[in-house]
Amino acid sequence: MKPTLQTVADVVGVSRSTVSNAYSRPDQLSPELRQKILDAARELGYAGPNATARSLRRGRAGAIGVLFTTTLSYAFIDPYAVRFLRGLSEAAERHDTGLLLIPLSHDDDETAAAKVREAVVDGFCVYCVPDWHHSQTVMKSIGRPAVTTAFRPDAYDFSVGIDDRTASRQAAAHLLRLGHRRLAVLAAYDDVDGARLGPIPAPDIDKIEDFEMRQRLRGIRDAVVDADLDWSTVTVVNTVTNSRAAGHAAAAHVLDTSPRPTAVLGCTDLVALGTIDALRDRGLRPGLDVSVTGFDDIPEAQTVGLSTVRQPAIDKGVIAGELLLDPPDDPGDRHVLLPTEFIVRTTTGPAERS
Amino acid sequence: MKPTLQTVADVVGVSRSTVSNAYSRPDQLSPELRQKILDAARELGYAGPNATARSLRRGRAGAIGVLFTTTLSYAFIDPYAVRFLRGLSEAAERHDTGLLLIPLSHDDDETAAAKVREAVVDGFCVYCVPDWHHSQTVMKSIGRPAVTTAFRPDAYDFSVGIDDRTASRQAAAHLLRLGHRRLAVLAAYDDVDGARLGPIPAPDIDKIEDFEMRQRLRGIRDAVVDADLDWSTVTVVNTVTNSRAAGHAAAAHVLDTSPRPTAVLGCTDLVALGTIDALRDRGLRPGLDVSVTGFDDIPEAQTVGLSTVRQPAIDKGVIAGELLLDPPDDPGDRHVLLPTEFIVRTTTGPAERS
DNA sequence: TTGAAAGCGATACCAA
DNA sequence: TTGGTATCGCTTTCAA
Repeated sequence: MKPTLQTVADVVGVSRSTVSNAYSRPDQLSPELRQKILDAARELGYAGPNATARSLRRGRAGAIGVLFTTTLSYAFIDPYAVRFLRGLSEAAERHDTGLLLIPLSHDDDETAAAKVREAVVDGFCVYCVPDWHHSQTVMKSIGRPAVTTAFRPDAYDFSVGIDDRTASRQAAAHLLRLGHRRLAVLAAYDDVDGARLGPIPAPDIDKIEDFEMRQRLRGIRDAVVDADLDWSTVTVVNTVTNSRAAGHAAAAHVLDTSPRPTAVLGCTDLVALGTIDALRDRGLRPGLDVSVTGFDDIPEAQTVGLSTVRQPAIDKGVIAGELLLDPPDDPGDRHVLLPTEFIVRTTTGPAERS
Repeated sequence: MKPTLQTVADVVGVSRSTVSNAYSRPDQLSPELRQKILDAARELGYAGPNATARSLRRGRAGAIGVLFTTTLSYAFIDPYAVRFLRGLSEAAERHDTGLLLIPLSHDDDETAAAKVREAVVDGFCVYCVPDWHHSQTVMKSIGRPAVTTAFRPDAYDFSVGIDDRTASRQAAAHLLRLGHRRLAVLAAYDDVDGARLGPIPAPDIDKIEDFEMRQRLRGIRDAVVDADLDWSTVTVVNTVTNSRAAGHAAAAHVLDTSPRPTAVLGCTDLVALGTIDALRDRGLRPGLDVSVTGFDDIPEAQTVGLSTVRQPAIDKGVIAGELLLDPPDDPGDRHVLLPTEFIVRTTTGPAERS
């Protein structure tokens, strides 16, 4: 029989409340009594209040659930994701809260729903989950607060994001200004129908279900249209997976078509880095023979000299956490738009040279 | 007022048990009644049983706590850690269990203890926590099962690990067989006293509190002694942080001493890769001018051609999870020793050339 | 197939 | 400062 608060109370000859206070509110009883209780507890093998029971009574789980549809590996292999989580965990830590990872990869609706419903958490952070995902319906019905990592006042209680569309428009405009006219785009998303690697018909980008990817592609299109270039001349390829290797493969495909594009826009830094790998394979020099841009500004981008859109990943995490754990009074503050900046480094150059 | 099981029961005119069954044991009531209950619940905005209450009643939290003393970033920036966690999450998923991250970095004893005590979990996975850490005392007193990621029948209920000592001995023996006599070792550990970057006096390695690092260094010493080399001629430097950058810095220090070592043993792949970065800075060729070995065999090691000790990271995670969630009946199976293999690639070569 | 009653283990309020 | 009591929301025998 495992010892409980009651056990200790009986042994010491005090009430449960007093034992409880000994643990949770030391100032509510004399140090001597407290010590006596703690000693007795130790002797009985009582390890302190049961966490679950305390959660129930207090109405606080002490954790926030992080929902994502990628596998655990993918979630953490992306340096951008890691930085975001770092920010999130910083905020969580400040509020004595843990992070419960809830991977929803390859789950059917039932399973996903169960995972969300059975999560002992005070709120959710929707990290990488499309709107249509069944988990979202369930999550919303649970009535716990949820924050998502894109600017989505339309669909979530709280949200923090950047203006993906404008940011990627800037990247594209930069290349167009340099005179590039043969552009290729590498997107990375995984839709409900199982998007495949390969060219995406130009008009289809509006149907992409991944909010961020859709916006980034639209931004590129905006710039292309601004520059009086025909959007259908732009090759858009989906790498499906957001990884350097997937970017490498997709870029290989794109670079071997003729005429070769003079610039490749990566929708994430990882696929842009993969593109640079593919260039190197072919003896092509980034920024001279072919220009490359990325998105995120992960640490490796700096090492490589990748021209890219910088977004504040850690801040995004911190803010997501704070929104959830210390909600602002003013409803107007519940959705945060963070600034981005296009960083010109060495992987972009004039088109003449290409 | 949030709706509860009772609310729904009252509205439908049945008892709480029946509503509970509607959710948790559909076979216990007629489909019609179940549907009626579910409909009423939806209408009332009742989202299904409260997870915490259910946990309390069932005596199952549905999560395992992952304890580590590094920061969240470091925990996930190491590809080895990511692979381990991938395995762990695979096992967890099989048992409908989540992963609660519990970072114990820069916490005082009180805080660490509180985090452990308040974690709503069914068991703990001690990922990167030294024996002396206060959290361990608390954890053990809680009475929930714990698994650690080293072969430690002496100190934990369950454990899974490799023979670090023998494995690193093999790496060192390989170099010695190639004729290397001026060796440097890069360790990466963070002791209670705050180990600093810099040379470690030779006899001190037995005092290192990080179990794995201690064993790896001992293994190297074993090989050195076997080869009739004086252990005190070997320079051991601690990078403190296990990262490529820290390895880079420490290696720079080591490579700029004269006479320069002809071989550098990295105690992890990350610091070994950092060493290769440092070699490149100096125009030195790995495997020709200076030999380098690593430990872990992370994916990047293969790309770079690093000679290293391969250990089954994912399997380690899977087994850790299974030990916790589906404990073997036979006590003899509670501690698992996994095989390792020394992989010779291109970063090691004969000493003559150095 | 359904319901009544007894907890799971703790906390919080209020009274002493 | 300490104790009594109600309650957090659900599951689970057991009986009807």
